Amino acid sequence: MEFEFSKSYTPENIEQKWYDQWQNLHLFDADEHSDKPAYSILMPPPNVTGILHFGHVLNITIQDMFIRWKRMQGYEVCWFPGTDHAGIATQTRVEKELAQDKITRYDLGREKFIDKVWEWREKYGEIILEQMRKLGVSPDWKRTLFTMDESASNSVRDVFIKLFDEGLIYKGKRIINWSPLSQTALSDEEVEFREVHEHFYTMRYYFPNSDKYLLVATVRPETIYGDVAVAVNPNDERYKDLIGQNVIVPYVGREIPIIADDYADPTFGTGCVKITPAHDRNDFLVGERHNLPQINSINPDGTLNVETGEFNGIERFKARKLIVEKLKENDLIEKIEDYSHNVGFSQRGGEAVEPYLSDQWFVSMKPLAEIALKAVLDGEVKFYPNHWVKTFEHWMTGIRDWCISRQLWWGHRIPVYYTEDGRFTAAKNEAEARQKLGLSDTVILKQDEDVLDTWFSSWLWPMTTMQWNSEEGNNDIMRKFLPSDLLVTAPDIIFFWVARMIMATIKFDNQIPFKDVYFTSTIRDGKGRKLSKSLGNSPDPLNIIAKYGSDAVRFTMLYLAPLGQDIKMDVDVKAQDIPSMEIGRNFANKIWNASRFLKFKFDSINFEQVDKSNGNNYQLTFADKWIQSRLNSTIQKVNEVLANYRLNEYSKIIYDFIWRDFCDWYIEIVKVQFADAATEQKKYETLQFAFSVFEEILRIIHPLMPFISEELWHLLFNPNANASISIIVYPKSDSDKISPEIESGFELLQLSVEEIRSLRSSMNITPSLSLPVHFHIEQDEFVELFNNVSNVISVLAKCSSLEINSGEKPHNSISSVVRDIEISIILDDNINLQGELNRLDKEIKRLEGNIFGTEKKLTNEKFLANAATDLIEYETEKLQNMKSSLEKVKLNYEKIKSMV
RNA sequence: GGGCGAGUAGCUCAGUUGGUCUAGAGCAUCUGCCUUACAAGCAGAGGGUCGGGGGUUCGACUCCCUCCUCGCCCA
Repeated sequence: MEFEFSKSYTPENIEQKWYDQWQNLHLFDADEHSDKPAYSILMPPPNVTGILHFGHVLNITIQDMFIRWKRMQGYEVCWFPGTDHAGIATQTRVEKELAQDKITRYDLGREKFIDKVWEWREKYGEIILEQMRKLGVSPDWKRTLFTMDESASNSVRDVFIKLFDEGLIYKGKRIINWSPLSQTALSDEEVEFREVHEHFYTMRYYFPNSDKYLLVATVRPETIYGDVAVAVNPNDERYKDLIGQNVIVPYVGREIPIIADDYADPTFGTGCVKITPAHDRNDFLVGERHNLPQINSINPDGTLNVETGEFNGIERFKARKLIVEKLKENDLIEKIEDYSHNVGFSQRGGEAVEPYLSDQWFVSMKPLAEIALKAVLDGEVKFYPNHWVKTFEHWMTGIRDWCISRQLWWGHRIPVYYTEDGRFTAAKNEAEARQKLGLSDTVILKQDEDVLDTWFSSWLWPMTTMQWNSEEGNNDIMRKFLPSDLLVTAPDIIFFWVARMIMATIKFDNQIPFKDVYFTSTIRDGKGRKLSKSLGNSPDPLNIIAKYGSDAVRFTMLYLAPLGQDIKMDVDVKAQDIPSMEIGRNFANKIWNASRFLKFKFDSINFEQVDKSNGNNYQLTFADKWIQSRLNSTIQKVNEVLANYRLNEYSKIIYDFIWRDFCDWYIEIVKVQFADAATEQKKYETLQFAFSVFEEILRIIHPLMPFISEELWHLLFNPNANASISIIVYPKSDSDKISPEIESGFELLQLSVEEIRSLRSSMNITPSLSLPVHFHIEQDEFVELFNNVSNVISVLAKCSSLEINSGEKPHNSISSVVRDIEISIILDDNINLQGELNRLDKEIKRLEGNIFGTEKKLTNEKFLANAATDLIEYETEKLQNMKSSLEKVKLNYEKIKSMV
């Protein structure tokens, strides 16, 4: 079969072809009834509104790598994909679309609006999963789950009912985080705190019928309409006598009491704090303690309400300015100072969150947190990097109840039914509710209007992806794949999601959801800023993939991603470029060309003179044994680092092995061996061995570089299109083939070649000129070694002749000593004597310095007493070596000096 | 204010229990090569004393203390 072997690797045509083929062959389908050991990963569900960003790229690459690695290792592998319904984001998206036709969701009504959202999601909801396919990922797509699917929705409902019945879900009037833009409650985790520079207003609260006043400071003067008291600390001598008296809220005119409460901090501001229970979490608690009224002065959309009279309908920040003006006009402001503090902003809408008093549903987190924390502290669930355990523990021990109700339409509607007289219960349907409440069929019930937080469905992901039915308990899928083996996710959703999945799975299925959690790096631009849509500093990954190839992107991401640290990459949004992707592209090209070399050489063989069946007599050369040893130590290391999640070491190990060992050294030597081969049969056998090494290389890289490895494997080894490298066995290390002796002998060969090249370069010898070289070697075993590889050295180091221990060293030569082996290059022309002297002088100084240091060590009795015997032996040998080398260099120096 | 992480060549980072490291790689720089797999390449070179200070040790980039700088999370 003839293949087009382009000069450089062109991924475009290859990637789609193989992806389609993998799909057609159903290579990624998992079987829960298989006898093979299971390995599974839950894909963190992206939003249906999402588009691929670099966080996904890294995340998905890592997951796919483990999935492919384990699949090749013979596990029954299942990667569960899906998307979540992203309540606020999706609803907002559809509302925006409707707004173009000047329609609001209220115009449509709840049911029709939800139909619209479903339409939207049918059309756009799987875009991100489509995009992921460009990365070559291998999940079991037929198991794709959407959090609003019927099975998942039933689980969400049942779990709510169960927790309600247990008393772990309750309804309460609380201060929650309100998003005026989306007009819904948010959980604490959906709020981001940022420092803002505002002002601190000190206002005068006059005593009735008096010109005396109390100074009270606030950053939110617009909330004065909600003031119901002023609190002072009971131990604050300044105000002790005033407790129980009334003051007048400035401009508002209402009389409110002065109360004593520890919440007032005497050292902060004036020591007096106004209490607005409907607009501040702490004030709310103060209000409860003192039985104060709760006056709400703000509308759900963030404007002030009727309570504020003339400011009714004015947006809160605008109202603040107007109210301050009024206060000033009436001389009610003592002073205004600059003030910086943290304000919460909605993660979705970006607007300042309003602490808002409303009826919401909460989950009691304490009992759930305890079991989840235990699982992590006991090491049942392991975190990589481990330091996240501390962050986790910190959050879990200080956890607050989770506000799960959202004033939205898109999502799982809260399964609570109310009677007209206000009784309620959670149930699957009205009939069940009636039964639970002991009502007759004729009683009219109303379902709660709110929906649940999206995370209330995501926390069931480990079970819902496996088609859990809470009534039936574990099914075959769960028995096979739960707990899953690995979760790969960004650390910023450790509380949102990771913690809650652990809680839910232990709570409802009595087991952990996953054994290992790998937290990925955050990806930043060259200035260290997080890549984000709002900053506009991220190129579209699809453009980058198109430009460099999927394998190159996958490789580069991993290569740049150290465990537990952020990735910094130079990005060019305008040109839609990330220049560092060249690392992966060049590497892919290197691999491509290595195989191109093998193929060309192979094609040059005259097969008429080859007996293909007679390949077992081939005697491995020194270099063959070396690459075999290197290959097996590489395989060993790769399997080890992957098992320990040292991912970027994996990329570095394969990079160094392929580029440095295989291409730079081994292929160059294969050229020599090939040229030296006496017969076509020998050529064939030489190459066969090189091919066998290369085939293992392809398997080693396949988890990270699926496309190029598949393509080359087919081009070189298996033309059957229905075969795939992705389901053949991953290399196992054969420790018998690892030989430290051969590797260190080869290192000597490398050092010698490099020394000759370096000497030539320092003499400005043109590369095309070959020169005679003499070696002077004292150790017999090295003499044998160098005799054996002299031809290789000759070619690699451009020696016109190479003699070992052949009498006197010629006069017109320059020399160098490597590990006590003296190498001389014989020059025709005059030598740059002064340059040579300088070089040798430098070498003498270096050796003397090292000898001094080592001698000091070896004459130190405490060192001899404490250091390992291996080390002492090593140092002693090194010292002898260096001393002997020094003598030789000194002799050379003297000789050159006498010539000057 | 509390917690976590980081500070090693111009840049991005390796350096696993202290000793084969008077420190490595890639990119960038400089020099020379279109050597029939690869110029997305090959060969060679320069460049850091490991944030500052102190301590433990025969020996510290590696352990301890302290200070400085930066990032993230929480309050």
